[in-house]
Amino acid sequence: MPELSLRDKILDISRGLLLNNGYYSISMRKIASQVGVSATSIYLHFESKEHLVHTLIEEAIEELSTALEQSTENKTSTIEKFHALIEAYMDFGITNPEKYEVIYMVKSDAMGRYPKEKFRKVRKGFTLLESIIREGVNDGVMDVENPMMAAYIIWAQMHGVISVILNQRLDSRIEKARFIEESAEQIIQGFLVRTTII
Amino acid sequence: MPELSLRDKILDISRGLLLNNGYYSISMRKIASQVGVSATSIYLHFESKEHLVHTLIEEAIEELSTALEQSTENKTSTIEKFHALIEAYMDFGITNPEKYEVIYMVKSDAMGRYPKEKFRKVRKGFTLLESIIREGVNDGVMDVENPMMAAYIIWAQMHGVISVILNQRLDSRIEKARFIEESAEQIIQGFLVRTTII
Amino acid sequence: MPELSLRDKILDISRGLLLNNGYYSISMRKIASQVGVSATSIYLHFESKEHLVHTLIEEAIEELSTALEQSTENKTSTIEKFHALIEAYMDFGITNPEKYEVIYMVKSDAMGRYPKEKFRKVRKGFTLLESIIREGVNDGVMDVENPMMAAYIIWAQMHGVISVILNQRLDSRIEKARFIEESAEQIIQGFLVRTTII
Amino acid sequence: MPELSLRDKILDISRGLLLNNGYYSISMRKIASQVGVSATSIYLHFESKEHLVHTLIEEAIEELSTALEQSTENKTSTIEKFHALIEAYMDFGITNPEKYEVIYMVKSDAMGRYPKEKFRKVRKGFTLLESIIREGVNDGVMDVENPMMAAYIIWAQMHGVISVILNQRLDSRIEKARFIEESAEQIIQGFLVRTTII
DNA sequence: AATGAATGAGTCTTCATTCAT
DNA sequence: AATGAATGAAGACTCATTCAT
Repeated sequence: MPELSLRDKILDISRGLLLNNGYYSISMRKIASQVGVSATSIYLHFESKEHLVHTLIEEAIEELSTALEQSTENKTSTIEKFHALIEAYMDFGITNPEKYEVIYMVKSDAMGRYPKEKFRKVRKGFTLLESIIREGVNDGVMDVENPMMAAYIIWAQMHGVISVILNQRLDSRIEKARFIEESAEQIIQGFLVRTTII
Repeated sequence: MPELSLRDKILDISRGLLLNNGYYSISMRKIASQVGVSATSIYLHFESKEHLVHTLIEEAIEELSTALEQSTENKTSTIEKFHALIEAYMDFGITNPEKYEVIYMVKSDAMGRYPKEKFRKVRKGFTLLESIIREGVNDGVMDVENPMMAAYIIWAQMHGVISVILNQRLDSRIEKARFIEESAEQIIQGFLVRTTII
Repeated sequence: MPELSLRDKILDISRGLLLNNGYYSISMRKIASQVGVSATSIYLHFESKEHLVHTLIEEAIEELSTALEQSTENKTSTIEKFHALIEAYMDFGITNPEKYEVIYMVKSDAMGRYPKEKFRKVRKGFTLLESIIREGVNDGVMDVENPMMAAYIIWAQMHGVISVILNQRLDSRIEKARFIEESAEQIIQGFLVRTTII
Repeated sequence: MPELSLRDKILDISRGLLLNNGYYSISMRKIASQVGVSATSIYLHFESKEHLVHTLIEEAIEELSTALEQSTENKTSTIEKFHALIEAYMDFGITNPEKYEVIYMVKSDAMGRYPKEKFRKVRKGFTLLESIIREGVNDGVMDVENPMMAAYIIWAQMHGVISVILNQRLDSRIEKARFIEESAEQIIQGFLVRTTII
C-alpha cells in the first residue's frame, strides 16, 4: 500500500482547491490544514505558491499529453486514430476536471508567467491531431483544406463542450453522456468526407 | 461629450480587472486606485464587492441578450436568422471580451450565488437559437433530431471558439479573423441538410 | 399633535442605540438611517458625535434630577420624603433604562471627558437625600452616624438593584416587582431607628 | 522569574483596555501595539476577537468563583461564613477591577453570546450564598423569608457598592476603605436577627 | 523532515467628518 | 434645513513567507 508522499498529497489537495476560484482561491494555509501539516512544511517541497501551481500545471499537461499519445498507439486506420484522439481528449477533461482546468489556468496574471518552453508540451498533442488530419487528407477520408486550422477548430470545439459540462451549464433535461457522444460525433463528421450514397 | 459617471468608471475598471482571475482578482482598493478615487467612494455606488460584481454580470447578460435578439430582427429566412445569431454571439464574445467572460463567472463559489431569476435571461438567447432550429427543421433546411440538444452543442462549440481566442491560445500562424469565420462556417454546416449534387 | 423636532428624534434614537454597547455602539450613520435623514443632517444640530452624547447625558441628568426633586415636594414627614425619594430613584431607573444608563456612561475614556461642572447637577439629588437623612436624624427617626456616608451607601445599593434588573441578571424565578419592592424596603429599614416593641 | 507568556500579556492588556468601553473599546490593533507585537500575532493565540474576550470572561469567572469558595472553607459558624463570603466578593471587585467588570460584560450584544453553560459557574458562588442564608435561618441567626430573594438582594447591593467605587463616583471626602467596611456591615446587619437587649 | 512564532502587506468594510450645493 | 459625494483612518482578519529550533 504505497502511501502518498507529502509532496503528492499537497499537489492533490491544491488541485482540488484550485477548482473553485483560480489562483487566489488557494492559500498555503488552507492547503496545509487540509493536508494535515503546518504551512511551513509546504515550503520544504515547493519554494513558493507560484512554484506549487506551476508544478500542478506541468503535471497536468504531462498527463494529458501522455493520454493523447497513448490513445492512438494501437490504432491502425487514420479514422480510428482520429476517433481515438478525440475521445481521449474529451475523456480526460470529463474525468479529470481539476487537471483539465489547471491547464487552462496558465493565462492568469496573478502568478508569474508560466514559462513558455514548458507550455510547449501542450502543443505535442496538438501536433499529433494535426498530423492525423494530414494523414486523413492523404488517405482521402478527410475533407480539409488547412490541416492546422482544422486542428485548431476541432480543439476549440472540444474545449467548448468540456467547458460547458465542467461549468455545469448543461440543462438538466439533457443527459451528459449523450451530449458528449453527440458532440464528438458532430465534430468528427464535420471533417470527414461526405460519402453520399446515391 | 458626457463624462462617464463614477459609477460607470468603476464598472469599467472592475470589468477589466476581473478578466485576470475571477472574483478574487479584483479588490476594492485596486479598483479605487485605478479609478482615481478612495476605496470608500466605491461604497457610495455599490453596497459591497458582491453587489458590484453582480451588477457587472447583470449588465453583461443584458447586453448579450439584447445583441442576440436584435441580430435576427430584420432577417426573414430561417437560414439567415441562424447565420445572424451565430455571428452575433461570436461577435459579442470577440469584441467584448471582459463582458463575455464576466457572464461565465457566475458559477464562482467565491461570491454569493448570483440570483437565479436574473440568470434566466441568459437562457433567452438560448431559447431563441432553439426555436430557430425548430423552424429550420420544419422548413426542411436543417437536419437535426433533437433541437435542444443541437442548440447546446452549437452553443458549446461557439463558446470553445471564443475561449480559445480570448485566452490567446491561437497559434500565431493562424489569422484570427479567418479562424472565426471558418469555425462559424463549420458549426453552421454541421447542422444544415447536405444538399448533395449528384 | 406636536411633531418631535429632528433634534429630539436624533436624541431619542441615539439613546436607544446607545443602550447596547456604549459610546462605540452608535454611529452617526446608523442614527441618521434610523431617523430617516442623511448623516450630514445630524451635524446641523450637533457639532460632533461627542457633543451629541454629551447632550444625551446632560438631558438624562436633568430629568433624573427633576424627578427626584419633585418626588419630595408634597410630602410632609421626613419618613415620607425618604420613602418617596428612594421610590422615585428606583422608578426612574426601571422605567427609563436608556436614560439611566446614559448617566452612567460618563466615565468612558472614549469620548472627551464630560465637563465636570455639568456633572455636578447629579449631586443635587444626592444632596437632597443627604439632607433628608440629616432631618431624619434630628427627628430621631433615623439611626445614622454619618449622613453623607449613609447617603452614599443608599445610593450605591439602589444602583446595584437597578443594575441587576437592567442587565437582566435576575433569576427567572424571581418576580421583578417584588424584588424591587423588597430591595427598597430592605434599604430603607437599614437606616431607620429600630422601634422594638417589648 | 518566569516571563509572562505572550498569551498572558495579551490577556492582561486586553483586560485593561476593555475597562473603558466594553467590547468595542478594544481593537486587535490597539492590543497588539500595546503588547508590542504585530496584530497578526494575536491570532496565533486567539482565533478571533470574540474568542479572546470570551477567554477573558471565562478566566475572570473562574477566579471569582474560586475566591468565593475558598473564603468559606476554614470557617465554622454560619455567621463567619456569611461575613467571609461578602468580604471576599467585595474584595475581589475592589482589587481586580478589570476582572470584575469583565464578568459583567457578558451581556453585550456586540459579541456572540457567551456560552450559557460556561456562565453557569457564576451562579456557583451565588448558590453558595443562598445555602449559607438557609443555614443561617435554620440556626436562627438570620431573619429571612425567601433565601433566594435575599441572596439576590445582597448580591445586588454588593454590586452597587463595588460599582460606585470602580466608577470613581465616590465623593473625595469619603474614605474608600471605610465606605466599603460600612457598606458591608450595613448589608450584613440587614439580614441578621435583631438581638434586642431589653 | 517538520514546526511554532512572527510579521508586513493586503483583504472588505465602517467610521466621523467636511464641503459644495 | 438638508444632502450627496468624498475621504483618511481604523475596524477584524487572511495571506505568503521567513526564521530559529
